[in-house]
Amino acid sequence: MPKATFFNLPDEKRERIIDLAVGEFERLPYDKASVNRIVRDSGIAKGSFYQYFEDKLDLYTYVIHLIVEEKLKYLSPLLGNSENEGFFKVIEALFKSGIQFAVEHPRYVNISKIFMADTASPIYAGVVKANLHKSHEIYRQLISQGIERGELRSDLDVDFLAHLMTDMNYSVVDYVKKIRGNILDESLVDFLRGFLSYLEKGIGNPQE
Amino acid sequence: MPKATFFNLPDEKRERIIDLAVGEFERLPYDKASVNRIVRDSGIAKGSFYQYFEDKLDLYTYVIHLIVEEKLKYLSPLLGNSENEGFFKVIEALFKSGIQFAVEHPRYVNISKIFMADTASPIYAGVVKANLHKSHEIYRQLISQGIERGELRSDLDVDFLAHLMTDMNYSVVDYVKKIRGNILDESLVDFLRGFLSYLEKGIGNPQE
DNA sequence: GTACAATGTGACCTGCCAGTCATATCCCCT
DNA sequence: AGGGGATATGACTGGCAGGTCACATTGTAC
Repeated sequence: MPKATFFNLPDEKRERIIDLAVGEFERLPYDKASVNRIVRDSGIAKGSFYQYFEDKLDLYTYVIHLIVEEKLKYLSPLLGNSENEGFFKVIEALFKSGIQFAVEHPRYVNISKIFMADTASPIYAGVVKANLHKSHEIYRQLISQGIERGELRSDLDVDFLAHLMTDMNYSVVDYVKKIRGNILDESLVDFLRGFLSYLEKGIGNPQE
Repeated sequence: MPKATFFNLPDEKRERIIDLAVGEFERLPYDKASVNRIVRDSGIAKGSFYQYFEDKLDLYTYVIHLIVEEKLKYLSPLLGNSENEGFFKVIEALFKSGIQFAVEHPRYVNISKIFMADTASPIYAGVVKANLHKSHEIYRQLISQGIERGELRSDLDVDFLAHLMTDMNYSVVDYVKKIRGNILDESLVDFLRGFLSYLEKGIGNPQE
Protein backbone atom coordinates (compact mmCIF):
# COMPACT_ATOMS: atom_id res chain seq x y z
CA MET A 1 0.00 0.00 0.00
CA PRO A 2 1.17 3.53 -0.80
CA LYS A 3 2.29 5.69 2.12
CA ALA A 4 0.02 8.21 3.84
CA THR A 5 1.79 11.01 1.96
CA PHE A 6 0.38 9.69 -1.30
CA PHE A 7 -3.19 9.86 -0.08
CA ASN A 8 -2.63 13.39 1.24
CA LEU A 9 -1.78 14.54 -2.26
CA PRO A 10 -4.22 16.80 -4.14
CA ASP A 11 -6.57 14.65 -6.20
CA GLU A 12 -5.27 15.96 -9.49
CA LYS A 13 -1.70 15.00 -8.76
CA ARG A 14 -2.56 11.62 -7.32
CA GLU A 15 -4.71 10.77 -10.30
CA ARG A 16 -2.03 11.91 -12.73
CA ILE A 17 0.49 9.56 -11.18
CA ILE A 18 -1.90 6.61 -11.29
CA ASP A 19 -2.86 7.50 -14.82
CA LEU A 20 0.76 7.44 -15.93
CA ALA A 21 1.39 4.23 -14.03
CA VAL A 22 -1.59 2.56 -15.70
CA GLY A 23 -0.27 3.78 -19.03
CA GLU A 24 3.10 2.21 -18.29
CA PHE A 25 1.79 -1.12 -17.01
CA GLU A 26 -0.66 -1.57 -19.84
CA ARG A 27 2.21 -1.33 -22.31
CA LEU A 28 4.92 -3.28 -20.57
CA PRO A 29 5.33 -6.22 -18.21
CA TYR A 30 6.40 -5.46 -14.67
CA ASP A 31 10.11 -5.77 -15.19
CA LYS A 32 10.23 -3.59 -18.26
CA ALA A 33 7.96 -0.91 -16.86
CA SER A 34 10.11 1.99 -15.74
CA VAL A 35 9.66 4.09 -12.63
CA ASN A 36 12.04 6.59 -14.19
CA ARG A 37 9.65 7.06 -17.10
CA ILE A 38 6.55 7.35 -14.93
CA VAL A 39 8.32 9.94 -12.84
CA ARG A 40 9.60 11.91 -15.82
CA ASP A 41 6.26 11.92 -17.65
CA SER A 42 4.18 12.81 -14.65
CA GLY A 43 6.54 15.65 -13.78
CA ILE A 44 7.33 14.61 -10.23
CA ALA A 45 10.78 14.14 -8.80
CA LYS A 46 12.25 10.70 -8.40
CA GLY A 47 12.65 11.33 -4.68
CA SER A 48 8.99 12.28 -4.36
CA PHE A 49 7.94 8.99 -5.86
CA TYR A 50 9.67 7.19 -3.04
CA GLN A 51 7.85 9.39 -0.55
CA TYR A 52 4.59 8.04 -1.97
CA PHE A 53 5.47 4.40 -2.54
CA GLU A 54 7.73 1.93 -0.82
CA ASP A 55 9.09 0.81 -4.14
CA LYS A 56 8.08 -0.13 -7.67
CA LEU A 57 6.28 -3.25 -6.49
CA ASP A 58 4.20 -1.18 -4.09
CA LEU A 59 2.91 0.91 -6.99
CA TYR A 60 2.24 -2.14 -9.13
CA THR A 61 0.42 -3.95 -6.36
CA TYR A 62 -1.68 -0.88 -5.76
CA VAL A 63 -2.70 -0.65 -9.42
CA ILE A 64 -3.66 -4.33 -9.42
CA HIS A 65 -5.61 -3.67 -6.24
CA LEU A 66 -7.56 -0.89 -7.98
CA ILE A 67 -8.35 -3.22 -10.87
CA VAL A 68 -9.54 -6.07 -8.67
CA GLU A 69 -11.66 -3.65 -6.67
CA GLU A 70 -13.29 -2.32 -9.83
CA LYS A 71 -13.84 -5.79 -11.24
CA LEU A 72 -15.58 -6.84 -8.04
CA LYS A 73 -18.07 -4.02 -8.50
CA TYR A 74 -19.17 -5.77 -11.66
CA LEU A 75 -19.25 -9.25 -10.22
CA SER A 76 -20.63 -8.88 -6.72
CA PRO A 77 -24.24 -8.24 -7.78
CA LEU A 78 -24.19 -11.52 -9.68
CA LEU A 79 -22.73 -13.82 -7.10
CA GLY A 80 -25.33 -13.22 -4.43
CA ASN A 81 -28.50 -14.69 -5.88
CA SER A 82 -27.20 -17.25 -8.31
CA GLU A 83 -29.07 -20.06 -6.60
CA ASN A 84 -32.44 -19.03 -7.91
CA GLU A 85 -31.41 -18.61 -11.53
CA GLY A 86 -30.77 -21.25 -14.11
CA PHE A 87 -27.22 -22.29 -14.97
CA PHE A 88 -27.16 -20.77 -18.41
CA LYS A 89 -28.73 -17.53 -17.19
CA VAL A 90 -25.97 -17.13 -14.62
CA ILE A 91 -23.29 -17.91 -17.19
CA GLU A 92 -24.79 -15.37 -19.55
CA ALA A 93 -24.73 -12.73 -16.84
CA LEU A 94 -21.14 -13.60 -15.91
CA PHE A 95 -19.87 -13.38 -19.46
CA LYS A 96 -21.85 -10.22 -20.09
CA SER A 97 -20.36 -8.49 -17.08
CA GLY A 98 -16.92 -9.57 -18.21
CA ILE A 99 -17.48 -7.95 -21.58
CA GLN A 100 -18.94 -4.86 -19.98
CA PHE A 101 -15.88 -4.49 -17.77
CA ALA A 102 -13.60 -4.89 -20.77
CA VAL A 103 -15.47 -2.26 -22.74
CA GLU A 104 -15.56 0.23 -19.91
CA HIS A 105 -12.01 -0.37 -18.67
CA PRO A 106 -9.92 -1.37 -21.66
CA ARG A 107 -6.69 -0.26 -20.03
CA TYR A 108 -7.37 -2.40 -16.98
CA VAL A 109 -7.93 -5.37 -19.24
CA ASN A 110 -4.61 -4.74 -20.97
CA ILE A 111 -2.84 -4.69 -17.65
CA SER A 112 -4.60 -7.84 -16.52
CA LYS A 113 -3.60 -9.68 -19.68
CA ILE A 114 0.05 -8.76 -19.34
CA PHE A 115 -0.12 -9.43 -15.63
CA MET A 116 -1.61 -12.88 -15.93
CA ALA A 117 0.84 -13.88 -18.62
CA ASP A 118 3.85 -12.60 -16.73
CA THR A 119 4.68 -15.56 -14.57
CA ALA A 120 8.02 -13.93 -13.78
CA SER A 121 6.33 -11.03 -12.00
CA PRO A 122 6.93 -11.04 -8.25
CA ILE A 123 3.29 -11.18 -7.28
CA TYR A 124 2.06 -13.59 -9.92
CA ALA A 125 1.87 -16.60 -7.65
CA GLY A 126 -0.04 -14.75 -4.96
CA VAL A 127 -2.60 -12.78 -6.91
CA VAL A 128 -3.10 -14.57 -10.22
CA LYS A 129 -3.18 -18.08 -8.84
CA ALA A 130 -5.52 -17.00 -6.08
CA ASN A 131 -7.90 -15.33 -8.53
CA LEU A 132 -7.85 -18.19 -11.01
CA HIS A 133 -8.58 -20.53 -8.15
CA LYS A 134 -11.55 -18.40 -7.11
CA SER A 135 -12.90 -18.29 -10.62
CA HIS A 136 -12.43 -22.04 -10.91
CA GLU A 137 -14.30 -22.59 -7.66
CA ILE A 138 -17.24 -20.48 -8.76
CA TYR A 139 -17.59 -22.47 -11.95
CA ARG A 140 -17.24 -25.75 -10.08
CA GLN A 141 -20.12 -24.79 -7.83
CA LEU A 142 -22.33 -23.59 -10.66
CA ILE A 143 -21.69 -26.76 -12.63
CA SER A 144 -22.32 -29.07 -9.67
CA GLN A 145 -25.52 -27.18 -8.93
CA GLY A 146 -26.54 -27.46 -12.59
CA ILE A 147 -26.04 -31.21 -12.54
CA GLU A 148 -28.03 -31.63 -9.33
CA ARG A 149 -30.93 -29.73 -10.81
CA GLY A 150 -30.84 -31.76 -13.97
CA GLU A 151 -30.00 -28.76 -16.12
CA LEU A 152 -26.70 -30.33 -17.12
CA ARG A 153 -25.61 -33.77 -18.21
CA SER A 154 -24.73 -35.92 -15.24
CA ASP A 155 -21.57 -37.37 -16.80
CA LEU A 156 -19.61 -34.11 -16.89
CA ASP A 157 -16.00 -33.85 -15.72
CA VAL A 158 -16.68 -30.97 -13.36
CA ASP A 159 -13.08 -30.05 -12.75
CA PHE A 160 -12.13 -29.98 -16.40
CA LEU A 161 -15.25 -28.11 -17.41
CA ALA A 162 -14.60 -25.47 -14.75
CA HIS A 163 -11.12 -25.02 -16.17
CA LEU A 164 -12.45 -24.83 -19.70
CA MET A 165 -15.10 -22.28 -18.83
CA THR A 166 -12.63 -20.04 -17.04
CA ASP A 167 -10.57 -19.99 -20.21
CA MET A 168 -13.61 -19.60 -22.46
CA ASN A 169 -14.59 -16.55 -20.48
CA TYR A 170 -11.32 -14.86 -21.42
CA SER A 171 -11.60 -16.13 -24.95
CA VAL A 172 -15.05 -14.67 -25.46
CA VAL A 173 -14.09 -11.31 -23.96
CA ASP A 174 -11.02 -11.29 -26.15
CA TYR A 175 -13.02 -12.03 -29.27
CA VAL A 176 -15.56 -9.35 -28.59
CA LYS A 177 -12.78 -6.83 -27.98
CA LYS A 178 -10.83 -7.74 -31.07
CA ILE A 179 -13.42 -8.49 -33.68
CA ARG A 180 -16.75 -7.01 -32.75
CA GLY A 181 -15.50 -3.68 -31.48
CA ASN A 182 -16.68 -2.00 -28.35
CA ILE A 183 -20.37 -2.10 -29.14
CA LEU A 184 -22.55 -2.92 -26.20
CA ASP A 185 -25.97 -3.11 -27.81
CA GLU A 186 -28.46 -5.92 -28.16
CA SER A 187 -26.43 -7.58 -30.91
CA LEU A 188 -24.07 -8.51 -28.13
CA VAL A 189 -26.88 -10.28 -26.31
CA ASP A 190 -27.62 -12.24 -29.47
CA PHE A 191 -23.95 -13.09 -29.78
CA LEU A 192 -23.81 -14.34 -26.22
CA ARG A 193 -26.99 -16.39 -26.71
CA GLY A 194 -25.30 -17.98 -29.71
CA PHE A 195 -22.31 -18.92 -27.63
CA LEU A 196 -24.52 -20.33 -24.91
CA SER A 197 -26.38 -22.48 -27.39
CA TYR A 198 -23.05 -23.98 -28.54
CA LEU A 199 -22.34 -24.70 -24.92
CA GLU A 200 -25.74 -26.14 -24.11
CA LYS A 201 -26.62 -28.04 -27.25
CA GLY A 202 -23.23 -28.43 -28.90
CA ILE A 203 -22.15 -27.54 -32.38
CA GLY A 204 -22.97 -30.89 -33.96
CA ASN A 205 -25.92 -31.23 -36.30
CA PRO A 206 -28.68 -32.96 -34.32
CA GLN A 207 -30.18 -34.32 -37.57
CA GLU A 208 -27.26 -36.65 -38.07
CA MET B 1 20.09 -17.49 -38.25
CA PRO B 2 23.29 -18.35 -36.36
CA LYS B 3 26.58 -17.86 -38.20
CA ALA B 4 28.43 -20.69 -39.95
CA THR B 5 30.83 -20.88 -37.02
CA PHE B 6 28.04 -22.09 -34.80
CA PHE B 7 27.20 -25.00 -37.05
CA ASN B 8 30.90 -25.93 -37.29
CA LEU B 9 30.99 -26.44 -33.54
CA PRO B 10 31.28 -29.95 -32.14
CA ASP B 11 27.80 -31.34 -31.51
CA GLU B 12 28.29 -31.52 -27.77
CA LYS B 13 29.15 -27.84 -27.45
CA ARG B 14 26.42 -26.70 -29.83
CA GLU B 15 23.81 -28.70 -27.99
CA ARG B 16 24.99 -27.43 -24.62
CA ILE B 17 24.53 -23.84 -25.73
CA ILE B 18 21.05 -24.50 -27.09
CA ASP B 19 20.18 -26.44 -23.97
CA LEU B 20 21.18 -23.53 -21.76
CA ALA B 21 19.35 -21.07 -24.01
CA VAL B 22 16.19 -23.17 -23.83
CA GLY B 23 16.59 -23.26 -20.06
CA GLU B 24 16.84 -19.49 -19.98
CA PHE B 25 13.94 -18.75 -22.30
CA GLU B 26 11.61 -21.20 -20.62
CA ARG B 27 12.09 -19.33 -17.35
CA LEU B 28 12.11 -15.74 -18.48
CA PRO B 29 10.59 -13.51 -21.15
CA TYR B 30 12.89 -12.27 -23.88
CA ASP B 31 13.90 -9.04 -22.23
CA LYS B 32 14.75 -10.60 -18.90
CA ALA B 33 16.61 -13.54 -20.36
CA SER B 34 20.31 -12.87 -20.05
CA VAL B 35 23.00 -13.66 -22.59
CA ASN B 36 25.51 -13.13 -19.81
CA ARG B 37 23.96 -15.94 -17.83
CA ILE B 38 23.72 -18.33 -20.77
CA VAL B 39 27.36 -17.65 -21.54
CA ARG B 40 28.50 -18.06 -17.95
CA ASP B 41 26.55 -21.28 -17.36
CA SER B 42 27.53 -22.91 -20.61
CA GLY B 43 31.19 -22.09 -19.99
CA ILE B 44 31.85 -20.23 -23.22
CA ALA B 45 33.32 -16.76 -23.48
CA LYS B 46 31.11 -13.78 -24.14
CA GLY B 47 33.08 -13.02 -27.27
CA SER B 48 32.56 -16.54 -28.55
CA PHE B 49 28.81 -16.16 -28.26
CA TYR B 50 28.96 -13.27 -30.67
CA GLN B 51 30.99 -15.42 -33.07
CA TYR B 52 28.05 -17.82 -33.15
CA PHE B 53 25.10 -15.44 -33.15
CA GLU B 54 24.50 -11.97 -34.53
CA ASP B 55 22.92 -10.92 -31.27
CA LYS B 56 20.51 -12.02 -28.58
CA LEU B 57 17.55 -11.82 -30.93
CA ASP B 58 19.32 -14.14 -33.37
CA LEU B 59 19.57 -16.81 -30.69
CA TYR B 60 15.97 -16.33 -29.61
CA THR B 61 14.68 -16.47 -33.16
CA TYR B 62 16.67 -19.64 -33.73
CA VAL B 63 15.20 -21.33 -30.67
CA ILE B 64 11.69 -20.37 -31.78
CA HIS B 65 12.57 -21.75 -35.20
CA LEU B 66 13.55 -25.09 -33.65
CA ILE B 67 10.27 -25.22 -31.77
CA VAL B 68 8.14 -24.42 -34.80
CA GLU B 69 10.04 -27.02 -36.82
CA GLU B 70 9.43 -29.67 -34.18
CA LYS B 71 5.78 -28.75 -33.83
CA LEU B 72 5.30 -29.10 -37.56
CA LYS B 73 6.57 -32.65 -37.37
CA TYR B 74 3.56 -33.41 -35.22
CA LEU B 75 1.06 -31.49 -37.30
CA SER B 76 2.02 -32.15 -40.89
CA PRO B 77 0.80 -35.75 -41.03
CA LEU B 78 -2.64 -34.53 -39.97
CA LEU B 79 -3.13 -31.63 -42.32
CA GLY B 80 -2.73 -33.60 -45.52
CA ASN B 81 -5.72 -35.90 -45.57
CA SER B 82 -8.24 -34.06 -43.45
CA GLU B 83 -10.80 -34.00 -46.24
CA ASN B 84 -11.66 -37.64 -45.96
CA GLU B 85 -12.14 -37.71 -42.22
CA GLY B 86 -15.04 -36.45 -40.18
CA PHE B 87 -14.81 -33.10 -38.40
CA PHE B 88 -14.67 -34.49 -34.91
CA LYS B 89 -12.09 -37.12 -35.89
CA VAL B 90 -9.80 -34.41 -37.22
CA ILE B 91 -10.30 -32.28 -34.13
CA GLU B 92 -9.53 -35.25 -31.93
CA ALA B 93 -6.31 -35.88 -33.84
CA LEU B 94 -5.33 -32.21 -33.66
CA PHE B 95 -5.86 -31.96 -29.93
CA LYS B 96 -4.16 -35.28 -29.35
CA SER B 97 -1.08 -34.22 -31.25
CA GLY B 98 -1.04 -30.97 -29.26
CA ILE B 99 -1.03 -32.92 -26.02
CA GLN B 100 1.59 -35.33 -27.32
CA PHE B 101 3.84 -32.42 -28.25
CA ALA B 102 3.37 -30.89 -24.82
CA VAL B 103 4.20 -34.13 -23.06
CA GLU B 104 7.27 -34.83 -25.15
CA HIS B 105 8.57 -31.27 -25.23
CA PRO B 106 7.50 -29.59 -22.01
CA ARG B 107 10.29 -27.02 -22.19
CA TYR B 108 9.24 -25.98 -25.66
CA VAL B 109 5.71 -25.50 -24.42
CA ASN B 110 6.96 -23.30 -21.58
CA ILE B 111 8.86 -21.14 -24.03
CA SER B 112 5.85 -20.92 -26.33
CA LYS B 113 3.61 -19.81 -23.50
CA ILE B 114 5.95 -17.06 -22.41
CA PHE B 115 6.59 -16.15 -26.00
CA MET B 116 2.94 -15.83 -26.97
CA ALA B 117 2.15 -13.81 -23.90
CA ASP B 118 5.07 -11.45 -24.34
CA THR B 119 3.60 -8.88 -26.67
CA ALA B 120 6.59 -6.65 -25.95
CA SER B 121 9.00 -9.12 -27.53
CA PRO B 122 10.53 -7.86 -30.76
CA ILE B 123 9.29 -10.72 -32.91
CA TYR B 124 5.86 -11.15 -31.40
CA ALA B 125 3.99 -9.39 -34.17
CA GLY B 126 5.70 -11.36 -36.90
CA VAL B 127 5.69 -14.89 -35.56
CA VAL B 128 2.86 -15.13 -33.05
CA LYS B 129 0.29 -13.23 -35.06
CA ALA B 130 1.20 -15.20 -38.16
CA ASN B 131 0.85 -18.52 -36.36
CA LEU B 132 -2.40 -17.62 -34.66
CA HIS B 133 -3.72 -16.55 -38.01
CA LYS B 134 -2.71 -19.89 -39.51
CA SER B 135 -4.35 -21.83 -36.72
CA HIS B 136 -7.47 -19.71 -37.08
CA GLU B 137 -7.57 -20.38 -40.81
CA ILE B 138 -7.26 -24.14 -40.35
CA TYR B 139 -10.19 -24.14 -37.95
CA ARG B 140 -12.24 -21.91 -40.25
CA GLN B 141 -11.77 -24.36 -43.08
CA LEU B 142 -12.56 -27.40 -40.99
CA ILE B 143 -15.70 -25.76 -39.62
CA SER B 144 -16.92 -24.60 -43.03
CA GLN B 145 -16.29 -28.07 -44.39
CA GLY B 146 -18.16 -29.59 -41.45
CA ILE B 147 -21.15 -27.38 -42.11
CA GLU B 148 -21.20 -28.21 -45.81
CA ARG B 149 -21.22 -31.91 -45.05
CA GLY B 150 -24.01 -31.52 -42.55
CA GLU B 151 -21.83 -32.64 -39.64
CA LEU B 152 -22.23 -29.30 -37.95
CA ARG B 153 -25.13 -26.98 -37.31
CA SER B 154 -25.61 -24.56 -40.19
CA ASP B 155 -26.16 -21.50 -37.99
CA LEU B 156 -22.62 -21.40 -36.56
CA ASP B 157 -20.61 -18.20 -36.35
CA VAL B 158 -17.60 -19.63 -38.15
CA ASP B 159 -15.20 -16.85 -37.27
CA PHE B 160 -16.02 -16.84 -33.60
CA LEU B 161 -15.97 -20.61 -33.35
CA ALA B 162 -12.55 -20.75 -35.01
CA HIS B 163 -11.30 -18.27 -32.43
CA LEU B 164 -12.85 -20.25 -29.61
CA MET B 165 -11.39 -23.54 -30.78
CA THR B 166 -7.91 -22.09 -31.11
CA ASP B 167 -8.14 -21.03 -27.49
CA MET B 168 -9.75 -24.28 -26.38
CA ASN B 169 -6.85 -26.15 -27.89
CA TYR B 170 -4.46 -24.35 -25.57
CA SER B 171 -6.86 -24.72 -22.68
CA VAL B 172 -7.12 -28.47 -23.07
CA VAL B 173 -3.36 -28.91 -23.41
CA ASP B 174 -2.91 -26.76 -20.35
CA TYR B 175 -5.39 -28.77 -18.33
CA VAL B 176 -3.84 -32.07 -19.25
CA LYS B 177 -0.40 -30.75 -18.34
CA LYS B 178 -1.46 -29.29 -15.04
CA ILE B 179 -4.00 -31.68 -13.67
CA ARG B 180 -3.73 -35.02 -15.35
CA GLY B 181 0.05 -35.28 -15.36
CA ASN B 182 2.08 -36.43 -18.28
CA ILE B 183 0.28 -39.70 -18.82
CA LEU B 184 -0.23 -40.59 -22.43
CA ASP B 185 -2.28 -43.75 -22.17
CA GLU B 186 -5.77 -44.65 -23.30
CA SER B 187 -7.36 -42.71 -20.44
CA LEU B 188 -6.28 -39.66 -22.39
CA VAL B 189 -8.27 -40.86 -25.39
CA ASP B 190 -11.32 -41.21 -23.15
CA PHE B 191 -10.72 -37.75 -21.79
CA LEU B 192 -10.52 -36.28 -25.27
CA ARG B 193 -13.67 -38.14 -26.34
CA GLY B 194 -15.41 -36.59 -23.37
CA PHE B 195 -14.33 -33.14 -24.43
CA LEU B 196 -15.47 -33.80 -27.99
CA SER B 197 -18.88 -34.88 -26.79
CA TYR B 198 -19.26 -31.57 -24.92
CA LEU B 199 -18.37 -29.86 -28.14
CA GLU B 200 -20.64 -31.93 -30.35
CA LYS B 201 -23.68 -32.44 -28.16
CA GLY B 202 -23.28 -29.72 -25.57
CA ILE B 203 -23.26 -29.92 -21.82
CA GLY B 204 -26.97 -29.39 -21.36
CA ASN B 205 -29.21 -32.23 -20.27
CA PRO B 206 -31.09 -33.38 -23.40
CA GLN B 207 -33.96 -34.67 -21.21
CA GLU B 208 -34.97 -31.16 -20.27
C1' DG C 1 8.25 35.85 12.87
C1' DT C 2 9.99 31.62 14.29
C1' DA C 3 10.26 26.81 15.07
C1' DC C 4 9.36 22.40 13.45
C1' DA C 5 7.41 18.85 10.75
C1' DA C 6 5.97 17.43 6.21
C1' DT C 7 6.97 17.38 1.56
C1' DG C 8 9.84 18.13 -2.66
C1' DT C 9 14.22 17.46 -5.27
C1' DG C 10 17.74 15.55 -8.51
C1' DA C 11 22.50 14.15 -8.45
C1' DC C 12 24.36 10.02 -7.27
C1' DC C 13 25.06 4.90 -6.12
C1' DT C 14 25.34 0.14 -7.42
C1' DG C 15 24.10 -3.49 -10.48
C1' DC C 16 22.99 -5.67 -14.64
C1' DC C 17 22.51 -5.61 -19.41
C1' DA C 18 23.86 -6.23 -24.75
C1' DG C 19 27.41 -5.74 -27.48
C1' DT C 20 32.66 -4.64 -28.93
C1' DC C 21 37.46 -5.36 -29.81
C1' DA C 22 42.37 -6.01 -29.37
C1' DT C 23 44.74 -9.85 -28.46
C1' DA C 24 45.77 -14.78 -27.88
C1' DT C 25 45.28 -19.46 -29.26
C1' DC C 26 44.36 -23.19 -32.20
C1' DC C 27 44.57 -26.08 -36.31
C1' DC C 28 45.51 -27.33 -40.84
C1' DC C 29 48.14 -27.02 -45.13
C1' DT C 30 52.46 -26.66 -47.33
C1' DA D 1 58.70 -25.65 -39.06
C1' DG D 2 55.99 -21.92 -40.14
C1' DG D 3 52.39 -19.26 -42.09
C1' DG D 4 47.53 -17.94 -42.06
C1' DG D 5 42.65 -18.24 -41.56
C1' DA D 6 39.37 -19.66 -38.16
C1' DT D 7 38.19 -19.53 -33.42
C1' DA D 8 38.50 -18.20 -28.38
C1' DT D 9 38.77 -14.71 -24.88
C1' DG D 10 37.33 -11.38 -21.18
C1' DA D 11 38.11 -6.62 -19.96
C1' DC D 12 35.66 -2.76 -21.40
C1' DT D 13 31.90 0.67 -23.05
C1' DG D 14 27.64 3.01 -22.69
C1' DG D 15 23.01 2.75 -21.28
C1' DC D 16 19.28 2.12 -18.24
C1' DA D 17 17.42 0.28 -14.22
C1' DG D 18 15.72 0.82 -9.03
C1' DG D 19 16.67 3.00 -5.07
C1' DT D 20 19.11 6.59 -1.72
C1' DC D 21 20.20 10.80 0.52
C1' DA D 22 21.71 15.41 1.85
C1' DC D 23 19.58 19.37 1.16
C1' DA D 24 15.76 22.85 -0.29
C1' DT D 25 11.12 24.28 0.03
C1' DT D 26 6.64 24.59 1.85
C1' DG D 27 2.97 24.51 5.32
C1' DT D 28 1.32 25.01 10.05
C1' DA D 29 0.90 26.37 14.85
C1' DC D 30 2.03 29.60 18.17
